[in-house]
Amino acid sequence: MKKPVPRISDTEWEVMRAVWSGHPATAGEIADRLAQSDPSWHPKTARTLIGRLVEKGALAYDVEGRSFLYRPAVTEQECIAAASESFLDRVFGGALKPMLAHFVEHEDLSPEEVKELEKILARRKNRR
Amino acid sequence: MKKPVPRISDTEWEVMRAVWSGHPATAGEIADRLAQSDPSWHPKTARTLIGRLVEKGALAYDVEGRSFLYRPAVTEQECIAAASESFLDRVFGGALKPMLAHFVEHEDLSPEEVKELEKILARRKNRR
DNA sequence: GCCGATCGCCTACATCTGTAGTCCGAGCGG
DNA sequence: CCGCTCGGACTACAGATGTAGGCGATCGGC
Repeated sequence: MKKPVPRISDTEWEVMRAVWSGHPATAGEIADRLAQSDPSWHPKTARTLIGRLVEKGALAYDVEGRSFLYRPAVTEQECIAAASESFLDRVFGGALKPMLAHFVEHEDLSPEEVKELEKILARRKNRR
Repeated sequence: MKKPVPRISDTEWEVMRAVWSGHPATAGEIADRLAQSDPSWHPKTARTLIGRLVEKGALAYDVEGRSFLYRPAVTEQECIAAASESFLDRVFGGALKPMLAHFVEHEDLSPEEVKELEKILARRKNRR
């Protein structure tokens, strides 16, 4: 019974993150959050996206009185896992290590972050 | 004069990887490589994609006699960097460490790979 | 109680994507 | 020589995406 996480497009991700960041939320609240992080968000656009996400089964809502309270229908973890999978396949042909190596080599990591990652790696070694 | 790497879609990535894996190459060769890794690739589809990639400026070609020899017009590194950036922003809101942590936690890494990553991290520490 | 601000629902529409098919000119096998 | 084949150019077409606008019911004020 694995619900296949629906495919979430770029802009839809922004909406999802707005919802995950605090729910339930009305469409207006969601639109406000989006506009806050990027003023070019038009409320109408937000609503359309919300509608599509509901259709796709990524969002659900409860009717409270006469307003709609939206909430995620899939967890952020599930979506992250799915998107990561697809990114990994697409860009690195599924090869995990080169991907991690790329990020470690080319992006900015503070020394503390490096240390934390080492810890995570160490934990992982023990686990197995 | 940074050429902005054109946006490469999912299937287009497969084509690009086929080209990066050995060029210059004729459309036929590219199609063959694709079909080899996934038999459901139709040659016509490959050609269409190649055409689009040329339009987008991701591929270029030289006319040799009467056949076309295609080659990448953008490097794999550039594309990887662009795609990674966008993935990172989209899914993790730009936060690198959580992203790396996610992959290390949830995906399969052989002990050897873990070791290599530790080495990369260590190198990185020294570098700075 | 009427008026404008909201809100959800439906509609619009240009692009981009995925997946091929058609057409035509140029060699290739007979 | 001649039809068959292969490659490139153009065409097709449905579904996803980004970005909104219009319509009708409602609710909060005045």
